[in-house]
Amino acid sequence: MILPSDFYARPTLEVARDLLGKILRHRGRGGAAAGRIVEVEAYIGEDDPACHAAPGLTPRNAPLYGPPGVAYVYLNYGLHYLVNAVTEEKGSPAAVLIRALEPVDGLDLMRRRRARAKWRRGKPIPSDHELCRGPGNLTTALGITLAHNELPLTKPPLVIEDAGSAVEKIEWTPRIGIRVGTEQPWRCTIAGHLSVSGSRAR
DNA sequence: CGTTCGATGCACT
DNA sequence: GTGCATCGAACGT
Repeated sequence: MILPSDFYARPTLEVARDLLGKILRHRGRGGAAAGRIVEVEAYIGEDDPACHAAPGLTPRNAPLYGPPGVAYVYLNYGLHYLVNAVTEEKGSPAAVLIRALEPVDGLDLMRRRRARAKWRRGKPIPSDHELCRGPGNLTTALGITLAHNELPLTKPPLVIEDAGSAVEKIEWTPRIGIRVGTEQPWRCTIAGHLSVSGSRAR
């Protein structure tokens, strides 16, 4: 079942927690690929210094101010696309960054896309649990680009589904990869999952 | 183990 | 011109 837009029209920390265990699915050229969400981060409002809404409304961050249940995709470091789900009501800028997935469908397609990525051409193909480990890696594996910015997550080609998957143990920690706003424990993970990013044994 | 750093595009000041 | 919500290799302990 595809999550309705109501799901996203709630406090961002609740949406973040409830997104764990859900399925992010993309049907595009070359086929379908999907993964189970195991790591997310919340970015909440203009008062959150790490949120893209911190400078106020700009053309780039406009999707954050729009209706909930929409994808906010942007290019980071000139290399990686990052995908967020917009939350809360229209006019209240907040979103959940999807940071890692456990691959579920389309593993071959994911391997091909990861191998094709220009910054790692000629490198070994990642193992299964590394295919969607990290926010830049998962968009590469699913084929998500700037073209998906502002698309509703409630209808194909890009959707989030409830597969009835139970989540083992949820853990809240500070957000990573940012230089401000690290005091908030707004990173939510399935504790110990192999596909969660950050330092850990491979 | 840990830290550093290059590749790369674009929004923003 | 500066600074990123990154990745992964290359180095130092």
